[in-house]
Amino acid sequence: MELEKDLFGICPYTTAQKVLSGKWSIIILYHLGKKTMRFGELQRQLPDLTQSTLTKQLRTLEENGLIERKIYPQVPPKVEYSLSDIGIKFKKVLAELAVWGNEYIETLKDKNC
Amino acid sequence: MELEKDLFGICPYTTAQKVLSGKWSIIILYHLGKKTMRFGELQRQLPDLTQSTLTKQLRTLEENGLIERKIYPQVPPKVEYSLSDIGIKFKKVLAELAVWGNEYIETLKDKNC
DNA sequence: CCCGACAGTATCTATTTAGATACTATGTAT
DNA sequence: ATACATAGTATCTAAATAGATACTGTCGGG
Repeated sequence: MELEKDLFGICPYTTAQKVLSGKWSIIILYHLGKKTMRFGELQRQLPDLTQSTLTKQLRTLEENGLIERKIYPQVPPKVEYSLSDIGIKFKKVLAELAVWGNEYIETLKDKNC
Repeated sequence: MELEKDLFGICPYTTAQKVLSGKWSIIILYHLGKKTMRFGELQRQLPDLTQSTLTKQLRTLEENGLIERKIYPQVPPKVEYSLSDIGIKFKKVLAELAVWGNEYIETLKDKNC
């Protein structure tokens, strides 16, 4: 998950794979692509991961520059997550991924349902 | 990596994430998208993974229906790998991924080079 | 009779990633 | 004084993924 210098000038595919690896990155980006969300709201969209896992995934995405984290100095705390510029650009990939994902699901149905 | 039945009708994003997880899936699909290749040829394109790792990755992609494996009954053995129909459709995603990956690499350069 | 080419397999280990569970801080409302 | 809401952290364990290394089978050529 580390992005070292020797990555520069290197294959866009391997770069993308590194950034997207992990079990939740794509769906988190999808949700944040719809709108900026607070931590709790995002968690309610994703009931299958625990709080600590979600925190870790968000930190990784933030380290990789895909999302931004805005802390409001309040109590109880308020933290908003949103896509960064490069994260917003990723929405084009998400769109193709959605089309393809649905086609893929169709092929599964044909095979064994 | 298992694709169970309860996946049907489910989110295209999580489905896509499952299929793409792993360190090499995207780049393997990219290479096979250019042309059908034998095992050895593919391995020469990807000098950073060992033979056993490549075999495993290919098996997973095959199980998930993304690629096809054609065995020629010869000696020495000849096995050709190619994209399946749904694998060919994935090329649209790859195209967007390449655009985005390059943009991403640019943002990295801006930051710390 | 031995060697090399090709595409593997079989084990074992290491690394990476995810998850479970319990705990924290603080201002406001009761 | 106590409880609640929010967004965490800290540990520890489990599961998934990748990699290293050594071994296999068979035909043809030398």
